[in-house]
Amino acid sequence: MHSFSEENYLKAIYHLGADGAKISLTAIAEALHNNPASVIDMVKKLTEKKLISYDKKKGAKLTNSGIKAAMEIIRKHRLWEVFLLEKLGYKWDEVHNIAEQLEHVGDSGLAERLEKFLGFPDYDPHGDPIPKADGKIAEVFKTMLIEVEAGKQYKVVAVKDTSAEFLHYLQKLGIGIGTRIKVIEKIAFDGSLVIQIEKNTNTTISNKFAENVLVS
Amino acid sequence: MHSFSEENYLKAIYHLGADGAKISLTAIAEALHNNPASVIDMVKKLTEKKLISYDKKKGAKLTNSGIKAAMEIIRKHRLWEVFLLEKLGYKWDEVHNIAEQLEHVGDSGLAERLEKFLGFPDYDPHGDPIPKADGKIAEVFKTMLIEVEAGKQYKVVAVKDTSAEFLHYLQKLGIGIGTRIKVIEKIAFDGSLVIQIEKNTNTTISNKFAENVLVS
DNA sequence: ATTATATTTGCGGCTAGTCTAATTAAATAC
DNA sequence: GTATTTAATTAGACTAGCCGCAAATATAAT
Repeated sequence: MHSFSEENYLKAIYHLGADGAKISLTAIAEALHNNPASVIDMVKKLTEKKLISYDKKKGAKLTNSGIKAAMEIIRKHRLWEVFLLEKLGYKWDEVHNIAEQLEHVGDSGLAERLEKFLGFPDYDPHGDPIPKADGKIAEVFKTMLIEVEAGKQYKVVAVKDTSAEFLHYLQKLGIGIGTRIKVIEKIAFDGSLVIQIEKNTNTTISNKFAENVLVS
Repeated sequence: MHSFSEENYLKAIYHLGADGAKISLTAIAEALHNNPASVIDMVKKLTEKKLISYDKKKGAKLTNSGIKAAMEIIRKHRLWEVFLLEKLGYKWDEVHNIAEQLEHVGDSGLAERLEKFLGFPDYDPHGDPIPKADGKIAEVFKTMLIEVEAGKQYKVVAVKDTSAEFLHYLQKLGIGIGTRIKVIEKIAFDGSLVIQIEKNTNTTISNKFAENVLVS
């Protein structure tokens, strides 16, 4: 078993690597709200444990066993999120922080049982796919709302940011997983978008906001 | 919020104090499989936080806020045990270790929701009462099997030891919460008991075993 | 009362994980 | 190609939580 801290590093590295970019020490430090000097120690440790490889030029990269470990944590995290939302009645923006703690509890056996109890859900409440017991994770076709073409209607499939502030704002606007959104107009000046949510009146959103809403 | 370690100390002190005996540093050390020298540090810390009081002669004692904190942990522990057994299908002897980790997750809000989801259970799978949100805990009238008089029939209401070995053995003998037991004979020589479990043939159990089965 | 045993406590030291400050190396700008 | 900025790294220090040893203090036994 890996320590609480090790698991958080693995998870962070996994997420940072999602877009194929180089994973620098500073990127990891930022993701974990840590100091780069702290990160380097843990990177050394994880390298010794053969969970990641690290090269100053190429950055950090999960090894196969690192990926496997990260998947198990993410699997538990997302399953617990489903549990908290569906069974305990938590709101969308509340589940993340609690799942962050629950994800480190128990072993893969717990995930198996929880998954079965929840009826083998495929997605968590933020629209992210739940890795299966074998580590396989569904590829989701998704685009940032900022990048889609105007006029066509899309469906919200996930959100990028999972902060309470963002999720709260989404809720206020009436946007959730499955909500239909049409981009009416792109404002060239500052990149903001005028969008139509379901069949309601138009709303203007910032480009930062539009970068964190994923549609397909 | 208190640390993982602090919470374990509070829980241990609570349990040690159940029979009114003096709670010495060595007793705490033993309960937590720690060194007495480590215990004294934490005892100082908990005293500063006004969660316990400590006096060399009188031993350690939870303050009111210490009791409150301990209750919340025990409440979460026992609720999670019910969840693991009833919802995830874990066996009697498996729930304790996982609940030991889950008990430190989240806040009292989580306990409230979990309790509601589980239908406000009064007892955990080991027969121990689950503290309510206000910290009240049902007094259970229970006696060690070793102390009851022969000939009368009793019902198992709880177990003292929660080790996997003990629980496993219980299961093997067909003893669980609610099982009816009659003491047939007390062997003066070594304190073992001949008992009848439900309506089955007689079995002999050691006095150590009989000290850990609680009946009423 | 004196010895024997057990408990408490102080002290130094250890590991994991973090920090700040300073240094070195690499990337970018000019 | 040198200067400037940014990133990586080293060194030293800190906290939480634990340990072992040894001295001091209680408690129990004779």
